[in-house]
Amino acid sequence: MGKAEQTRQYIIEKTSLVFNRKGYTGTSLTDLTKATGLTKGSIYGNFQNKDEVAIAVFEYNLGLITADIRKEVNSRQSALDKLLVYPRYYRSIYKSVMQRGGCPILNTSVESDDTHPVLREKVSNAIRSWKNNLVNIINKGMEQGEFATDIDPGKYADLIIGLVEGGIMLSKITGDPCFILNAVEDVEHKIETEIAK
Amino acid sequence: MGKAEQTRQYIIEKTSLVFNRKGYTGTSLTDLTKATGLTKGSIYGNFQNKDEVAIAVFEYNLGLITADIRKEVNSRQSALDKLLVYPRYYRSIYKSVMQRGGCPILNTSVESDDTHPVLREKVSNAIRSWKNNLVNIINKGMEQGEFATDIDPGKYADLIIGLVEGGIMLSKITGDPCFILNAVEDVEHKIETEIAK
DNA sequence: ATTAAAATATACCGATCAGTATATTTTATA
DNA sequence: TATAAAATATACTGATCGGTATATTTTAAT
Repeated sequence: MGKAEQTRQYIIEKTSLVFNRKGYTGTSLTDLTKATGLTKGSIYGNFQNKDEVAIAVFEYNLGLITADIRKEVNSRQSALDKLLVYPRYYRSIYKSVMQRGGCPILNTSVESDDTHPVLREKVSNAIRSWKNNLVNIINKGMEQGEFATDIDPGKYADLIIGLVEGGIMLSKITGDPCFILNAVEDVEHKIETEIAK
Repeated sequence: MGKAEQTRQYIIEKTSLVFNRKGYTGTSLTDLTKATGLTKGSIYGNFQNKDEVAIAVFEYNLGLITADIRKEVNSRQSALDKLLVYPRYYRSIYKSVMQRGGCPILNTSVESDDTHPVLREKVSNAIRSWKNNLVNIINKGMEQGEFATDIDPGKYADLIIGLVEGGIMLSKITGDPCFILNAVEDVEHKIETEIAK
């Protein structure tokens, strides 16, 4: 990694928190210089514009979560254990997610859906990918005889993602963990009593 | 209603859409003049600052939904029918919610949670009030012998709200109704098979 | 119809916005 | 160590930001 690529990565990491907290529109170039200790010129030497930083930061923030989950999922053998990674992962990290400004998928989604086509597409793809991962695990579990075969994998994928994101949003704004905790509990319950047979 | 109060209401109504779509930070005074056809001076003759417009608009957008729901709930007798209003209402209006920029609770929550204490408190109160309404209906249903008595009303209130909000967010960003439709279906299923006995 | 008051418009303010041209410093190579 | 190149900093641009002082218009009461 050359110096330029190093600085680029440094800017992404140092500004990822403020972008996730204040949003794309709410984060100014001055915020970026304060978060990095660098000057405007230096930031624009490594990125074409603020948009490019925001997009790179979203991908970084997204990657932090997905890399963790993928690792956990890959370390399990059974489809049941792979599926249970999701509620358990979010139960274990929701506090740090809150401190970092909430789920980047949720935050970027709400901000960009009517205003920023590029980010909207990236968020949409991230959700599609998340859903695909869940559907694939459920399908595998059905093939392997672990799961009931009369269920709709896509439906359960939608519910798992929705419960997690809804729970994060509600607990973040109210400061009350009950929403995310009840959400992940319901996800676990669904997996164990409706999906697994 | 005097002329001033009339204009104030006119400004709120005409700017409610752009605020819900572009957010508080993303909406400029110029946006407000364009949406109303009024000038800056006129807007500032009716509001102290942009903040005051944003807060009034949030309360307006929130009121549009809550008034509808309250009316529907009040028109039903049984606790079961009152509870079923929520999934059915959101199934019937999700398209227009999307066109109007999504759920104002969700949008305002995500934007304000780390940046705008006044709006954060208002959103938090709206969610608390929503939860209270659900809990009260469930408690009433338990007292009246309509519902199972070994359930946790707060837990189900959390799940209902989380499923609705999560579903709206996912369907809004992806453009795919499946998320909100599966969410409200699950809410209905929960009410009919876990809450009602 | 006159007039006082209220509402709205005009024209401006300083501050901050994203972005850039250029100067300086740092880095890597010879 | 000298030098070219790359990275960073300085200093600035025009545009837009939220907000305001004041002029004009509209409204309502006499």
